[in-house]
Amino acid sequence: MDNKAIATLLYETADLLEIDAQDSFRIRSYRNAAEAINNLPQQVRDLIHDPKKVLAIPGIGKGMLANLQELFEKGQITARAEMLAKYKPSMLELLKIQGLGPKTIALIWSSHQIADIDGVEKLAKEGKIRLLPRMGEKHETKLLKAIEDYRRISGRFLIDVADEMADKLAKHLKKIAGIEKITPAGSLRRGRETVGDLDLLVTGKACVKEKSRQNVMEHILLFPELTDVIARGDNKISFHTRNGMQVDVRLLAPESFGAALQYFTGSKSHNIALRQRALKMGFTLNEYGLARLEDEKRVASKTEEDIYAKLKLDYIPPELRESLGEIEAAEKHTLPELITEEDIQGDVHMHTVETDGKNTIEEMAEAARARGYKYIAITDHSKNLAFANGLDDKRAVEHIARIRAVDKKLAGKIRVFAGIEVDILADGSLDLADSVLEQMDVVIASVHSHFNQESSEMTDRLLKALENKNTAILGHPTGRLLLRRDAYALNIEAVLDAAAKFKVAMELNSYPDRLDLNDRHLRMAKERGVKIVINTDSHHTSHMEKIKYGVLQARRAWLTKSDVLNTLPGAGFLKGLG
DNA sequence: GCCGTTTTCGGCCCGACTGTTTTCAGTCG
Repeated sequence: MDNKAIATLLYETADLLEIDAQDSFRIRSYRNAAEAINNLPQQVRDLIHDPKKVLAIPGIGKGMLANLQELFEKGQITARAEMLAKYKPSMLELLKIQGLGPKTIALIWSSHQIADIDGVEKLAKEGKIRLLPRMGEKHETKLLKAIEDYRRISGRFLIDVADEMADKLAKHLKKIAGIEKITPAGSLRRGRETVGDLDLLVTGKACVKEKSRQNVMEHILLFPELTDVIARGDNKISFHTRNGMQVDVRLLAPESFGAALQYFTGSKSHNIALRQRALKMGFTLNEYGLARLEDEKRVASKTEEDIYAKLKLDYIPPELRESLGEIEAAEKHTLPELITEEDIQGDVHMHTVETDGKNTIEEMAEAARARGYKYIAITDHSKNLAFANGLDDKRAVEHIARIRAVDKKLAGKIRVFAGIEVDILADGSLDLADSVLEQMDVVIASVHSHFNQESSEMTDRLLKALENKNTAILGHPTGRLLLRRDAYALNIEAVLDAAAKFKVAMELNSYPDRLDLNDRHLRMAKERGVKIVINTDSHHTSHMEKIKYGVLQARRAWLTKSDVLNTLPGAGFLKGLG
């Protein structure tokens, strides 16, 4: 049982305890423990035999330790088992219905012994929900719509989809006079790999007076992507867009913009920690500002920087706000100087028309130069990827010559390195001859087939590929496709250890459905001194801008410029590859 | 259930919006 599975069990236990109306602080402690385990670099199963180490995890005490021990010994947690005897597992899914919370689920269960979506839908259609205490006709209608929405909407979106929606909405809002700033908050601003709903904060003169706020609201209703309004208040409007995304727009007076930005950027656990710190220092923090407890006088609210400064903390970049040690580091002035997009000197994973790309070598080079890059590497596919028209030994050598010719032609403008994204075959051997790979500047080895191998087999396969002296970079190391396909089974620790040993860099593939390695794995790589290369895997010149999503993940992993090889100039980069 | 620079007991983050209410509970973020 891995950490993710344990965390899921604990989250579910918390949900069930909540339906059972148990002590809210006990419930919170289950969620805190789940989160702590989710973020743990080591596996709990490797620590469980040493209770001291488990107790050292913040948020895990004697009670939770006992739960974990029971889980590993008997395969269950008593609190959870008791709840499941009393209630139904299908209630966990009911909780995902918007507007349906633990109290209502408990109410429906106690009155009708119904606990699944189909059953609740039937009750609503029969007009039986409105008869329950505190319910009514509107509740019933909303519930039916929420069930319909839930079935239609998958829930999360790739970061670029959310980013582009935020851009569109910002452009729409900029047409109104008196709007000064439009800023995405929430998980998009923190750079989470996927986004649930979009939070947009809007400020300016138009957001101060009641009348003009209403005008802004009216204008939002004209947003072409908007399909239906979920809720509309004085300062906030929530709606769905055509692709099913929920968008929350908040109108804020300029003097509290910083506080609101801080608040709505989250994460929740970061904010809780920050508010606890505020209380200890004699302040109270909410979305309107930081105020003194004794006389409620506001001491900071205009900018996030003011708020962190008043709390005696260095400014914490949004990507770090996950309650993973950033507050302690900000207190001690030891926050890392995070890598930025400007630090990236070149992109060394991209494809051309020779295989499955859409542009030529020269077009890719020109687009890279326009971005200000000093170098790129052309890394087309190898023959195992037949559907992509992958290169065999002969074509690969010919392709090198073409790349060298373009490099020569563009001398002084940009360097074009000859590379390959060579397939790692099922047995760990590489898809092209060593004599061909030796001629390449940049050899990325990637898995594109046989994803279903056992963890041990996959790990051995990757270790063998890392051992090949020509392998410089392991491409999209876990093979996941966000919202579509999980990572293949592998022992990531063993792979990273081997990468450190053989001095092979790990790719951070910036393509929004990959973002592979992820933030946690990147941090593990950094701990082992494994270098990272941030690439886009572009198949079109327009894909190069996706590098920003890779940089966001790198920042979430606390990476600095020196952790990333392609922040070096061309010669230094090649030398760093080894 | 966790935790401790006042504490091993008694705290534990905060406000908006909705629908059903005549003062508030439930849900959400």
